[in-house]
Order: sequence, then structure tokens, then C-alpha cells
Amino acid sequence: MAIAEQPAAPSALARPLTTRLARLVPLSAEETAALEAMQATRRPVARSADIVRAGRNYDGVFVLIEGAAMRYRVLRDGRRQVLNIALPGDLVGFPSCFFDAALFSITALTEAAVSWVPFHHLFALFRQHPRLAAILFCTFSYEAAMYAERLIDVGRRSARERVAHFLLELLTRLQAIGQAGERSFRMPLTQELIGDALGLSVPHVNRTLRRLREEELVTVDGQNVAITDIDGLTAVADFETGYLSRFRIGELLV
Amino acid sequence: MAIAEQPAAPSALARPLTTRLARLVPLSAEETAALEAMQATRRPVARSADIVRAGRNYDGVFVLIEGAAMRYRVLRDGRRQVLNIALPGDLVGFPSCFFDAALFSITALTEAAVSWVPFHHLFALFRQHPRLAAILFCTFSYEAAMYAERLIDVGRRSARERVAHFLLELLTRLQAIGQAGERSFRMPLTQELIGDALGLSVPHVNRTLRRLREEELVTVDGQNVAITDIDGLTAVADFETGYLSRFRIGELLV
DNA sequence: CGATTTCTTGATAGGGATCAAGGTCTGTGG
DNA sequence: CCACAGACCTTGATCCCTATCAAGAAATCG
Repeated sequence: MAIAEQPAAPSALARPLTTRLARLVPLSAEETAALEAMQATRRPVARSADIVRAGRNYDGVFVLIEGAAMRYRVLRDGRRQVLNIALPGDLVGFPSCFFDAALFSITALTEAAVSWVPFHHLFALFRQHPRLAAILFCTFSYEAAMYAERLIDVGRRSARERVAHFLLELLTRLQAIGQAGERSFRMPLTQELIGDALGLSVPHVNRTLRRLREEELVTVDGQNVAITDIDGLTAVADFETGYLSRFRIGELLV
Repeated sequence: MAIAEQPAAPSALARPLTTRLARLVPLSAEETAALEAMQATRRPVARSADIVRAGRNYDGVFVLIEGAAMRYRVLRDGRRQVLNIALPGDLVGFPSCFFDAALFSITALTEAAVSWVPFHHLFALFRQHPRLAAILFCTFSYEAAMYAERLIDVGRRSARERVAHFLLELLTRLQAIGQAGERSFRMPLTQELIGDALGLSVPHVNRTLRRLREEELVTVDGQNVAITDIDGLTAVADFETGYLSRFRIGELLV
């Protein structure tokens, strides 16, 4: 497990957590510095390598710096549920790492890089920068809202609605970190994983995507996904436009 | 909306949040006092009255003091998904209240009482008691783990497994706050709501419960639920015994 | 004690799983 | 540069779990 860690290159892309939070609230120089410190180390992770392995014990969390990752659980008989997709700037290892034995595994979906943040460091940050603590706290609202939405997907929406919703959510999230165009993005998941995220079988994901394609709502070419008719797809998905952006942290923290 | 608020009676039951956190980590006198202050006001809520209404704007959250509540979303066509069940000591209004317009509604399932905690108060607490902030932070791990489990339920488990898992989770949570016996508890939900929580129809919840009864795994008498065969039901549910209790906060905060 | 709720059970239908098999793409080694 | 293996995608046929529709029983409540 001894893996080389090099100091990070001091570019904007190299500190996605800072970028993400700064977009929500103006940060002081000290706060920025504290966040940078959290992203100072860099550990490369190969595609489909585990970042966190269920059952192990961790003394900290990770910040995903680049690439994508998924948190999931495999049941005894092999069924798998993907719980969420982490993108650059996300804290991964939450909540897994807060338990004696990590509850879930986290695996890189692409070549990726993470920063290691030991708990004592995280909690020191809470002590020294309570405002950052509050911001991080609020950030979890955002994440919790996505879980809720996924739960609604899987519990009460049809396959068609689920897939539509999933595509729009990914588009929105990728746009927020500058990794998607106006209407298109690169899908980091295979159809198998989409199925495991949405509680569907592979053939059914495939058929559902085909149907959406035939209705000219989306275009799929390899990993490239383009939403041909955003309004149409939004209607199908019952997607709350921008539910992910209607945040009030700024107002709350003044 | 102007509702009388009286000072709380100074009993142990009256401050379930304090009790819950104190069980995780020893609290200092100041920390205890700060928590008490969060639970100082009391607002009664009638059964099936809304505590938070989707679409409105709130400047704080609530602590559920007594009773039970649910967070849910209703889709345009009437389908409903129950997102979680709040029990005494839980913060309700998270994440709903952090958005401009609350994302979800929260309704009392029983006669209930809540305390109002304005954001400025919550964030002042973060400033003055960073350790409490860290504890609350960790507490959300616990909640996040339950969401994940619910997602696995709905995405990848059969109706039988879902219901079994749900019963065991409720038992565990109610025991943790001293509101359940060794193997029995009072179910705060109707079968309709169980269905809406687990993504099942009412008739199917009913049939599934009947089957579990016939197999002598559970006993149901009105609202009283008893788990006749805990090991059996645990096997059916693939329930990680005590996944809700294997927490490490104590160790982390020293 | 009448009126809602809530629970229960049956009959039918459909959405999506499962099983199966072929096609395509990508990378790798000869 | 080609052949091959493995991963991934695609499509079809069949089946089953669970939804839906329907209607009556029980319980709860004003």
C-alpha cells in the first residue's frame, strides 16, 4: 500500500475542491490556503482500482482530484448497487470511512488522482476555520439531495424516467466542473454500471437508451452522449431544472 | 404560522439530541449546554401536519424532540417516495432547508414536537464548539449510511428482502433511543407508507408481511410488530448486524 | 355508530429480469 | 499488421415479480 505521493502542480484544475467551494461562497485567503493544504498530496489511481475497500479501516477521507469514481455495494449473490458517482472536488470515503470497517467500496471509473486527508487534519480544519466547516456541511446537503433523487428514481420512476433523469443529472454535474458542453458529455459509465446505479438490467438499459435515441431525445456515439432535445428529456425525467444549483450558502454565512 | 413556543421541561427525554450524541462521545459541560440551547424551544406538531413544506423558504432546521416524521416527495402524477423516517434526536430539514425552496416536505407521522434552530444559531455553534461540529458531521455519516441501505433495498433487493431489512432497521433505530423492546416495537407507518418508502404497492406490502408472518419470522398485531425469529429475518434481509453502531467518532476526536 | 382509514385478498396485466446469442470495439501479443 | 481475447453493446424470446384494478373486512375516529 505504500504509494508515491508527489506535491501537486499549482494549477486551478489541480484543486477542484477549492474551485467548487469558491463558486458557492467567497473564500478568504486563509480558507483558500487551508483547502489547498487538503489537496496538497497526490496519489494516482488506475482505472478500476479500489480507492476504498469495504471492510477495511481508514483514518481519513480522500478528495477526488481528477477522474471519476463510484461508491457501491455488492450483495452476497453478486447483485450490485452503485450508490453514487464521485467527480473531481468530491470528498470520497464519506460515509464509508467513518465506520470501523468501511461500509462500501469505492473504485476509480477512469484514471484518477486523489488527495489523502487524515481525520485529524479534517477536524483541525473544523477548529481553525469554522466557516469552512459550515460550508462543507452545506455541501453535504447538495449530495444528500442527489441521493434522495436517486432514491426517487429507483423507487418510483420507470426505467425511461430513470435513465432520462440520470443523463440530465450527469450533464448538470459535469457542466458545473467544466467537463461538459452545453448539451453533451463523455459518459464515464458502462451500461452495466448505469444499470447497477439505476436498478436495471443491462439489456433494459440498452433498450431504454435505444428508445430515447429513436425518439431523438439523445444521441449516443461510443462514450459521447449528447442531449438532442433537452426540454423533451427534462419533461420525460421530471427533472427539477437546477435543483442542484439553487443553493443559499452565501446568504446563510454572511 | 405563529405557533406558541414554550420553554422545554428539563427532563432527559426532552433533549434527545443531547442523549444521542452523548452516547457517541463524552461531551463537555459547555457542549452539553450548547446542545440544550438548541432544544430549548418546543413546538407541538399534530399528526400528519407538515413540519417543512416543499417549495417554501426556511432560515433554519428543526430538531425532532418527540414523535416520528417522514421526508418525502410527491411526483406530478401522485406517486410518492418516502425518503426517510426521522426519530427523536434527528435533525429534520436537512437537506431541504438549505435550498431556496425546500426540496422535500416533512410531515409528522404521530403527534410530535420539534425545536427550531435558526441557521445563525447552528453556525454560531460551529464557531464556538468545533468539536460539536465534527460530531454532527459524523452523525451524517450514519444517516448517509441509511440512505445507501435504502437505495440498495429499492434498487437490488426483492420485496421480501426489503421489508425484512426495513423492519430490522426500524427495530435497531428505535432500540437506540429506548423506544423498542428486545424484539418488538410500535410501527409508526401505515402499510401505504411502508410501500412508499420501499417502492412497493400497498397490496404487495401486505402480502409480503403476511408471508413473513406465515413463516413465523414476525408477528404483527395492529401497530405492534414483534420479530419472532431475529436470526431468520436477518438472514432474509442480509442485514449487517449493527452496521448502524460500528461508529468510531470517539476514537477520531480525542 | 356511521364514516373514513387502513388492511386484506383475489384476478389480471405489464414492466423489466433473465436467458441466450451474436455483433462490435479495443487492446495485446505474435 | 494481423489475429485473437475480452469487454462491451445489441437484440430477441420467455418468464416472473410486482403493479394495478377491484371489492370486501376490519379498525379507528369523530
